Amino acid sequence: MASPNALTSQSEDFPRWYQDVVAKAEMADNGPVRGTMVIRPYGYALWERIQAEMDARIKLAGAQNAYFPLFIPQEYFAREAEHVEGFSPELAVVTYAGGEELSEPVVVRPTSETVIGEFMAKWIQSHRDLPLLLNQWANVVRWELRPRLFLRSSEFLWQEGHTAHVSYEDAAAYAMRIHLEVYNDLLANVMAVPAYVGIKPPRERFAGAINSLTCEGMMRDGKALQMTTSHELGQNFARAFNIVYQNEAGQSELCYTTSWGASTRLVGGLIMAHGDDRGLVVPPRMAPIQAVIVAVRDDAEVLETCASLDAALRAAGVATTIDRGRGSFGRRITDWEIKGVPLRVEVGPRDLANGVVTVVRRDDGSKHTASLDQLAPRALELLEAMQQSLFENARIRRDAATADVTTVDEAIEAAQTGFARIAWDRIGEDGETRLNDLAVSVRCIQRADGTTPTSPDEPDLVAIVAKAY
RNA sequence: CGGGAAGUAGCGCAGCUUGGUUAGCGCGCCUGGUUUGGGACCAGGAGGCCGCGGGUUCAAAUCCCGCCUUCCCGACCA
Repeated sequence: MASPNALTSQSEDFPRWYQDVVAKAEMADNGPVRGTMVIRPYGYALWERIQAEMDARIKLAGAQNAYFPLFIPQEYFAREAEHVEGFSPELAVVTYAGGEELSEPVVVRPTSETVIGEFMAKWIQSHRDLPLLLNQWANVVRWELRPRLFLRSSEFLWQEGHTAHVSYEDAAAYAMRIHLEVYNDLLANVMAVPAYVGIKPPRERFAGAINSLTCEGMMRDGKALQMTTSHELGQNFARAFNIVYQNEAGQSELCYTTSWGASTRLVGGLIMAHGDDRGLVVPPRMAPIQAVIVAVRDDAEVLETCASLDAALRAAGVATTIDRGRGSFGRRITDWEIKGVPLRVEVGPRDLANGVVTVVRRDDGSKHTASLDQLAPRALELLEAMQQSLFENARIRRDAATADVTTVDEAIEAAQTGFARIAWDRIGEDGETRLNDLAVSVRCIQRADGTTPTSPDEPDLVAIVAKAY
């Protein structure tokens, strides 16, 4: 009775499994130019859910959306030394346009600190103009040598926030607020990803930042994925772009700026954080389709019941779709499982004879019976239970795959299958180099209680060490 | 960008070593019928610049050169 596998199993070949899921769940295709990505409707719907949840949180944090140009004068990048050094290897530069060689080449934005800095300088005059809290939804280009759908593409979609503040403390507090209230909240409560939160070790910082905050998720193969980053830029960009304000005493002062971003990589993280051998598993709060109503047979009475159940679920706020009974039952539900739809409501003659339907949870395969008039409340319960359970199980997996160790060698050993937690001061520059030589890195540094420190120099910090995507 | 592997129908592959009819197979797709509670079956059918460009040859999917793309492993990154 066992059906042939639709997908390569995770244990057999995890990268292959990932590609199979992306293709068979109809999420994305490779574009014609190396490293580019075509996002298909189902993949884009997942991104739109992330956007909607993220945008609401960003606005709650007080930032406003704006839009800056795709093309940036190359000269802007030269103004901040570390920034230009960090980004030049992956820049796409337009040198020829309008039928002729350009006198000054323009860069296709890999990130927008520079243009936005230029305009912040123009818009900010007084301390009364601060803080200036901006965000933009945009595409960016970073020429990638080793692309992978969603995880690393030469063009990707993201949001990038850019803010300016009167003081270091204000800027640092805002970066922390975004890190926790926007990013980690979205990861935990919507995407059901229990991230390790913390700061990047100095060598992993964003080019031009004085401190980078990160949320690191654990994928089901035990590797880490940096899911979001928030940067304290100090006065580096304010100095390069002359972002100054007059304080209450009438003196000119440099602003402190921040930037923070999250990209379509999150869709890849979602796939790898929850997916199983049957395909994607989408947390209910993330799901473009939360319940699929499957007509076991293509027959009038069944279809009529499907339509009324669909109406009832929609009225209760559940996103639904109906699978009319064409094609074999097994094939149809396999396809819905690959797409990770949280609930499957099976409607067949046997159910109708008893006045019930069968509801199946995607995450654990458990089957439940609901009477026809109680489906909506039952579905809401099951969706909520699944949401909680996905987070809880991911947390258990993460904790089980995180080893407490005391030496760099043990950390390297643990990183072969999962994460290692080790005192930050036990690593040192040489230790970090040894890790890096073996494709292992310090993913983040946190306090002993798991909270995010303000600097890598705080005492008694611990490092989370792993291999990463 | 360095090392390895591979590009033949939408997907997965055979054919290439030893050049020679009309380039095959499975899945998927289309039509009709029977089906439908875990990837259904029968019959009929459509679909190919054999990755691209050049070369060798009477003749190239097959041999040679260049390029592009994909996958794996490294260095870089959201």
